Amino acid sequence: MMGRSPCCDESGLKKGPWTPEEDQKLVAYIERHGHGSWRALPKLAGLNRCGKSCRLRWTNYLRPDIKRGKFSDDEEQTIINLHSVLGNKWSAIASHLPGRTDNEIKNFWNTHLRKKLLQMGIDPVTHRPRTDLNLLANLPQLLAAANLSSSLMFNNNSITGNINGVPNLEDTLRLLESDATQLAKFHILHNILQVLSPSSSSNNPPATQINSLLCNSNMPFQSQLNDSLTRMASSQVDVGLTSAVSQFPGLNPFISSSFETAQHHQNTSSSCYDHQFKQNFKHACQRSSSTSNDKQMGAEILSPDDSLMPGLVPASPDHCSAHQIELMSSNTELINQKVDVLMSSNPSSAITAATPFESAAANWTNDLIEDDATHSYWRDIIDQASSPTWPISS
DNA sequence: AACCGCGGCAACCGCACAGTA
DNA sequence: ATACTGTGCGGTTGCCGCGGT
Repeated sequence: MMGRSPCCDESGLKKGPWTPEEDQKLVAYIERHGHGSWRALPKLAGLNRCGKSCRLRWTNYLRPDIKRGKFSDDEEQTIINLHSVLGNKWSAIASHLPGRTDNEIKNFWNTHLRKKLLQMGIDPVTHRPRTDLNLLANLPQLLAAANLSSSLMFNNNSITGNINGVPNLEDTLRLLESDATQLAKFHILHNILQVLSPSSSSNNPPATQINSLLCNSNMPFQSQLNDSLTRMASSQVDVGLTSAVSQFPGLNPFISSSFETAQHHQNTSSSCYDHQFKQNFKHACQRSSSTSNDKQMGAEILSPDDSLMPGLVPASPDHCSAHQIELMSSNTELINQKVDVLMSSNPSSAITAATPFESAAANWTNDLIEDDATHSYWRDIIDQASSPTWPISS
């Protein structure tokens, strides 16, 4: 494209803050004639401004449908949800918040929400739990910060429910997200234990401890995950699950066990969709445990014996190696594709279609604090892990 | 009272892209 | 095909008010 001079380069045009008189002129003109050509507008309206400045002033401040004032909790949660899906697409986010401008949302994010997420131990760029040591240092604050919101995901009313009793794509994604919340908890727990571990030997006792914890029937989210898998097995839509499984190859033993339970609950179903679903699931489990790529990932990101856990996520992409970034991207690519399909077929569904792991990063602290049993469970884990005798003591 | 640092926010800058002559 | 315009967008800047010293 040919270069072109900035619209405000012309000498004599005013820049900077708008006066009430200028605002009045602009509003009066647009109310009478519409804005028409922004370039021609300033002259016609008697303003010594460039057209671009007039357009910005109108769209960001003077437009009559602008909603001013503090962002509500709902708006705040919606912004976080959408940002986890859309990133810094402020105009796209603004399109879901009537009366709010992209500029306003951008400022709100940069000055408030970003800091809030950081305080919660969530990376505002990746929406994943941070793994730096500050997370552990601030654990009490982290638990308190979980009161920030009751539910960061799927509180939007765009979830449309089932059709003829069959879960739709959005509901299925919601289930997937719920499970990913649990996975995120494992992830954080694993990270905590890794850091607290007195040794980093190849035997990696904390990981072994997690293995036994995951097999403990008293573990709070074991039953929840079983429930979710049961519901998913009854779904006629195989969406995202194979992606989820391939995203966390080390979870095979755990998920397979859950799936057996789910299968048991569903043994009366004979739908061909169920059959296909289960075939896909098992195939995904087999594939994810056998591909060389996953083994490579295990070698590079996971420590030798902790293949049960997904790879750790650095606090920010800035701190990743290029290869790690590539792996992280490829791990979420499949689910992102599902989200893209949803968004293109129904833009409003984007609100509910965050990638499971990303949204889980925001969700896990809430779940952590909401359920007393789970809360005390985690406190026990943390206390135990903080013990000087950990991991030897039971 | 004066100074300083900081946060919030409006406004600006420059690039990208679609449309049009 | 090319040159140009109009508009949208994300990143950045700089002003202003406020609180602390």
